[in-house]
Amino acid sequence: MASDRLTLGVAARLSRYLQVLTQARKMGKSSISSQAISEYTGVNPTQIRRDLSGFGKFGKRGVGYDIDSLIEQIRKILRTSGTHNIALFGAGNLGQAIASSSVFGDHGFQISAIFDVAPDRVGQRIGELPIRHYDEFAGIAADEGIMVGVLAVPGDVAQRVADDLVAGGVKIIFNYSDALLSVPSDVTVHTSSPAVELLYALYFYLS
Amino acid sequence: MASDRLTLGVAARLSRYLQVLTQARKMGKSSISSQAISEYTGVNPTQIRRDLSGFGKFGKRGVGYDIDSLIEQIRKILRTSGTHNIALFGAGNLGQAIASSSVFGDHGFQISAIFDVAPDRVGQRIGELPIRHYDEFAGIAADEGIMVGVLAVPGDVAQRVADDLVAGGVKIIFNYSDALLSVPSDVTVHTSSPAVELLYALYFYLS
DNA sequence: GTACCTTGTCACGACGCGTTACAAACTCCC
DNA sequence: GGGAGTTTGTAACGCGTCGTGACAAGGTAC
Repeated sequence: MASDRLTLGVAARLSRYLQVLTQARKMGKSSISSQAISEYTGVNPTQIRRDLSGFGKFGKRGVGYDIDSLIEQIRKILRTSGTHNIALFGAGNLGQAIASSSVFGDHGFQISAIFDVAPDRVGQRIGELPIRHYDEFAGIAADEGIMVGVLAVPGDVAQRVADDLVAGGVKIIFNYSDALLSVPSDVTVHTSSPAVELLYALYFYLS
Repeated sequence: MASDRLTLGVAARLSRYLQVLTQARKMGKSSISSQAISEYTGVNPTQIRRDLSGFGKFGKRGVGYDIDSLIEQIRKILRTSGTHNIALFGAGNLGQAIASSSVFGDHGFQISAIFDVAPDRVGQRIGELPIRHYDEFAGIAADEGIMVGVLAVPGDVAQRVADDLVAGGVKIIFNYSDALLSVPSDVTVHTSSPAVELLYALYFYLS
């Protein structure tokens, strides 16, 4: 068994394939070729086949890959099959957009709780889920075993919330705020920054 | 003059540094060391210095880099100094969150127009900017020279909007929807997919 | 002035990735 | 049934990028 850690590059690409596959599935396709994946990801088709064939023979020659089963296989390889509970902090415009979209749900992340502090938001519902008061988090954290927290709060309180998440046992923080977060080394922070991705794209367009 | 194209890796890292620098500046810092940048980006400090020293001597030994001037330098290297106009499509929760935040503004992207189709949104304002009817875009596109379009629309209309953007001369599409977009090869699509980034982070946490 | 920090820079080595090439399996159409 | 066209699986080669270790030079702080 290859229980070795995947290379950074391989894991990144597999995740990328997963994104395209999930989108393709949503659009009703059932099969896809390495060539097609390449067009949407920019990754070399040979590289794609090499990445996949390292773990088994998932494709059919002359046809391509079955999307459903490939998604399942990749999630197995990434050891992220099944459902993961995540908690959402902040129920403003961004929080509501996240909670009512399916971006996380499509990939096995279930939002299990939403927190905010504004009195006019607490108690309301987004879909099925009630918005709870932030103070309740400390008491719940230990029980629910929430490993992932999504921060959709203003930048000036982000660090304080992050500290609370760390205290509550959260290991991965997805940061939508514009604050730099300091956390212990066993906690991972991923900061969303669309503008930087745009700069990157713009550079290559201008070249 | 090194008017050569930057390597993918270098451009990616420079963008990443820019993100951290911008955040650090917001938090009142004025100087930062390669060691500190490394902690926030995961990039090797030597690599960071090598990346930067390839374009000039921006730092002060014993001190670090001046944040303001380094931001300016990197933006020069990426040839993305100055302000770029972008158009936002969709003024739902997500669109409003984007328009009222400073994520794009901090990096020189100015939202110059917001479009939607819902009668109860068109005519309202987000900050200073009025929400215009989507039908107006076709007439404006040519004049304003909008190169970047941000899609915050439902997935089922994303492709149609993308087609209109392409027809209007947009070269870079930032896609927040969950649709796979087909565009001509001279147009770049960047799709946001936080869930996939989360899967990636989760994999390395579980290892 | 001395101890300490940080940049700038070089050399070496590992390895990841693009490229090319080709056999094998599968589909489609005649 | 057979042949043309597709697509996967896989091997070999070579370039390029990145991590590592090392160290001098410039700057700060006490």
